[in-house]
Amino acid sequence: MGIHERKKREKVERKALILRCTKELLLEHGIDGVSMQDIAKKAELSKGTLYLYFPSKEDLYREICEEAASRFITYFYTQIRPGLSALEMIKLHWRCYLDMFGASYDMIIIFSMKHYIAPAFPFTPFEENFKTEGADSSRSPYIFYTMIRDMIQQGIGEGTFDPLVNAGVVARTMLSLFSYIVENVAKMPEPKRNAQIIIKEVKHSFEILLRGIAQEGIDRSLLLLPDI
Amino acid sequence: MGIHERKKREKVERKALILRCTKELLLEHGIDGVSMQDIAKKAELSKGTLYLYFPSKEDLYREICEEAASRFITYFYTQIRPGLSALEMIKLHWRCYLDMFGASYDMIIIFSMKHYIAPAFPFTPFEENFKTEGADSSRSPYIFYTMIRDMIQQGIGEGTFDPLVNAGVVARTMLSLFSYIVENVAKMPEPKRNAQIIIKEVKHSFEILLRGIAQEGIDRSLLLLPDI
Amino acid sequence: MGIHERKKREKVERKALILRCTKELLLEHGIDGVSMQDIAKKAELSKGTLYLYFPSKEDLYREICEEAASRFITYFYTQIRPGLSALEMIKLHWRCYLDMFGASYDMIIIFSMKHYIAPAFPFTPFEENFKTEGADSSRSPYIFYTMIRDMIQQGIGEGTFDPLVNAGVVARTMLSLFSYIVENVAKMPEPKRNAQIIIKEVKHSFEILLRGIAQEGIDRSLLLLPDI
Amino acid sequence: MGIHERKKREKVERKALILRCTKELLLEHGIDGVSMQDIAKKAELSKGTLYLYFPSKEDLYREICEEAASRFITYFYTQIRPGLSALEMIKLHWRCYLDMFGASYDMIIIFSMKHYIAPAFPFTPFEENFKTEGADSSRSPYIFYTMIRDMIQQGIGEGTFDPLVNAGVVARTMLSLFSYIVENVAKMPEPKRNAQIIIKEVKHSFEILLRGIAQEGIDRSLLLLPDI
DNA sequence: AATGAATGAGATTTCATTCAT
DNA sequence: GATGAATGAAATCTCATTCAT
Repeated sequence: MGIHERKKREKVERKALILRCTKELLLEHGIDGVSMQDIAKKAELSKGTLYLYFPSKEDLYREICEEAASRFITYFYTQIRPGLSALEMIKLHWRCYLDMFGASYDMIIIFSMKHYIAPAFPFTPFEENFKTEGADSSRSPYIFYTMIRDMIQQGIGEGTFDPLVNAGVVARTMLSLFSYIVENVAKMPEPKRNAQIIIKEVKHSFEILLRGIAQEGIDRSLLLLPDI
Repeated sequence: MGIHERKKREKVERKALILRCTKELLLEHGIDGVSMQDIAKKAELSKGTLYLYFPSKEDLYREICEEAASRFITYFYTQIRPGLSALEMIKLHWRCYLDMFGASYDMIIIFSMKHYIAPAFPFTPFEENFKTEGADSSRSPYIFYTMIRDMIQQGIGEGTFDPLVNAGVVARTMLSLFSYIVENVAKMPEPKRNAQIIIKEVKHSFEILLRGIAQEGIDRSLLLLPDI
Repeated sequence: MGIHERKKREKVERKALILRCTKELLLEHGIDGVSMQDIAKKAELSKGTLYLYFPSKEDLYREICEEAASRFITYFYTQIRPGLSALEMIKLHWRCYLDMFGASYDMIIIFSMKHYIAPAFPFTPFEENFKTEGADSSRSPYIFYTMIRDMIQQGIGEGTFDPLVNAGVVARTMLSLFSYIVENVAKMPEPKRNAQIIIKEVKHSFEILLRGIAQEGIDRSLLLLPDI
Repeated sequence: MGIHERKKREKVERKALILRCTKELLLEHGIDGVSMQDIAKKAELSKGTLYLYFPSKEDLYREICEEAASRFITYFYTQIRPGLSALEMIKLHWRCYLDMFGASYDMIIIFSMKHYIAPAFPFTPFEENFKTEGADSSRSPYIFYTMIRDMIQQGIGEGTFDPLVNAGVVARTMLSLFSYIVENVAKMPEPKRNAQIIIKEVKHSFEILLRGIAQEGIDRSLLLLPDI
């Protein structure tokens, strides 16, 4: 029935509207500067309506994270071609970051709110914890984490990375570093945020990490990340 | 005058009590989960009394940071001996972290509240910003930053570190990484925190960074940090 | 749409309820003796609800003043007939005071809170000040003032009042006197207030003022104000 | 005994110190802007000590009024010479105001705080009330009031003032007017207070009052008050 | 006599959440 | 399904007054 379809579609659209408005407000005012009232106003809805779509503020925030993260992951997977080396995949990963970081501030959102949602991450160094903690292994943070960890592991296998490094530690280090930087960015007053500088800084940091885990004797010029 | 002395001492003790209780609550509930009421209750004082010792909540928090940070800095400076190489100083620095991290959770506090106090740090990549931003160059975060940056710079001069790396970026990377980890630790529910694991993880991360900035050809075993 | 109408009406009524309760409390306890809690309690609402209707206590108070003052001004303007002499207008003005003073204690409210809102009045003896001070010339105190001043000025033109008197000073004197009296009344414990006596006293004072500014030779019996 | 004398003298001096400091603070910050803490600090005493000299803040304030008022009254009585006409006495009274208003801001204090202490004054139009109300007839407000009332009454007897006016009403009118003006002055931020303008305004108002109560046919130039 | 640390009630304001319509 | 009025708990901070020393 058409009417049923339309209702369903409207519901999805309205949910997307709320998410979109919330993200904009979060970017503008930071995580502690946004109230349900603000969101309702921006979305031109009533506060009550928000609760029809999200059981609580926390859930609304969580969903923003999930949605943004899964969009990134999807994007990354569409870019992957079989037969890529670990190094190539890492560079591709970085390129995807750049694309999405340029296209939207979603990355900032994801990471700046992670604390809110999964405060203990990444310091549950044993993968098993994720599950026992009630953290769903299909949840984005875990996917991010395993994605990176597996690339590092692959690189070790290919002889690019030092077999003495622990892929889990490296993945957590990269995520920590990245998280921290975007969090700080998210907290900067908007006019000060300068994507160029931020990206350059992160790139520099990541290159240091790559050199730090590279097998001795690898040509260092191979470890440079692509520019924007 | 015994009586005067005692009063003075009691005042100092009471201030210390408030600081101690606040730190414990911060560690337990995180920076947004502690109210003046909570602090008063824990210290078995009235809310009004807190305001006798600290003009505002912000000042109370600031004092906790300053005090803990300056304690670390002082400690570090007492350990320095003239003629140490950059690498030796970095290892010493790490050893001091370990000492204080083992002795108390102050390090966690310092960094978990840094945001509260210097939110834009470390993403003001040019040192000049610190001053123009109204950030006092004598304030602890700046001292931490310059301390590390100068050690890296010295290491470049000594041929230990790659002259192509930017000492400022490295210092910011190390602080970011460390900040992030302790922030996350601070947010963990207390029973889960496991100092052993945390330290091992940070150590591993830092060693990766050190390898990443080392001059090619340096003996990698020299870049290992001391264990606890 | 009945339902929409009713909601709207209820909202207006609730706002009126809050204003009414606040006025009663102000009359009972004076401007410094009323808290938002008191108002909420009297209106049988929660504190939070008050803030749905008024953004701050100050705004609530301001609205009370504006509303009462503009009611008086409107009333006065409906009573004016073209061609009235200055003396007739002054008597009409007085009659309007009596009407409203008998009908409610609003007049008391207006003046007893004037300080809160325009503290420097009437001691900015030059009209220009009103504007430079940020005082909106459309705000009630200014309208009150100019209304009286212009009547006096008209009376000078008509030969009723002494051309040597400064209409501005006279207007300020009358307002000062009236203000002071109602302020004092507002501060009296309620059972003591005796409208009859107050009005008689003010009337007497105003008649003295009128005689004081009358042109010499005017028949003094013309300067008597109407009784209640 | 000398020691007893000294103690007594010190006590009086300390009390005077507290009163002096309080007055200065009141003039600077207004009646709602001064706390016991402020007073203690300014007097370089402890808060507890204030309570040794005054049972409550209210009493401290009351005493300031009494003291200032009685100083004025004393001064006025020293200036009176026998045989003065009512008009001469009124002019002398005004001159005394000018003297004290120039010499100190005590007048402001007296009147700006009167409300605090004797809120019903002057609207207890029957003299008897003063006594029945528990208001001590020797208390300054009453003396001020009777002083003026008696001068007016004398003037009526001398044929200067209109026998139809009620001396009590006139006295209350004058006090009301004066009170109101100084109250407003007291509330002005200090830099704006301009004694010259204030005095000119009050003088103008009082002259209107004098003309308003003068017997018809009196030479109006006799009713002008002396300039500063 | 003097201190000043401590109190505790009370002020204004915010905001996530609920629920009758 | 949508509304938005209402709630009530909680936050920070102030200040007159008390009382052990």
